[in-house]
Amino acid sequence: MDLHRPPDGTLKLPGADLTPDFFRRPPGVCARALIGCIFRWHGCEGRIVETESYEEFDDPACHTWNRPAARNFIATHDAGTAYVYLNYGVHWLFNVLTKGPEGNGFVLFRALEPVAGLEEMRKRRGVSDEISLCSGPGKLTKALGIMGIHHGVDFLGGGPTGIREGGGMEIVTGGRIGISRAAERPWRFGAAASSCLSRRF
DNA sequence: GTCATGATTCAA
DNA sequence: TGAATCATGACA
Repeated sequence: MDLHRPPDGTLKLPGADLTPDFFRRPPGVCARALIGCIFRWHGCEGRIVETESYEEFDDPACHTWNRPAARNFIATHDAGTAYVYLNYGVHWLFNVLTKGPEGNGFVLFRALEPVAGLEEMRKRRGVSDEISLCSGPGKLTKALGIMGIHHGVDFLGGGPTGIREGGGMEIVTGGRIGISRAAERPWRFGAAASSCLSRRF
């Protein structure tokens, strides 16, 4: 299994922090480009290995399809803002707002490969296995301590939160998971070699 | 594989 | 008031 980091976990890849401009592109473009980037959140870091994109219009699986609040969120927030919500009354899911001239939408973070702060993640998750620490959209929010209070937060300002540019990983695509409408659209993106995916492609 | 879990949003 | 929901862990 290749976790794309040395065994001691100390590797710090060079790269600048993403800015809101990164998210002024369509959600599908952003979702693909985020694979391999490092998500940093208050002392914990993980490499993004799985995402899904949701389009503001003509996408029955997007919250904007039947939630006025989601449409209002897009209207009142800038690109790069965190869109966090509770799913099934149990799990927080973390999305990033994409907003630009070619269309708006969201990117759902579905899985990370733990890079730093693993002990903190283990404490919050209650499991020790590194592979399964962040191998799902609900797991990664629990591991990082992401909750409803982070909804609407601009987290790209540098400092304790942000996303460092990465890439260079072989990417695979597939249908979105866990939805009943428009699931066949190939808007799920993953790092082909990762062992931390929520499901195999 | 099945199943219990259980908050929020929104329409009726 | 109720239906729907971008999931997980436990158990068989």
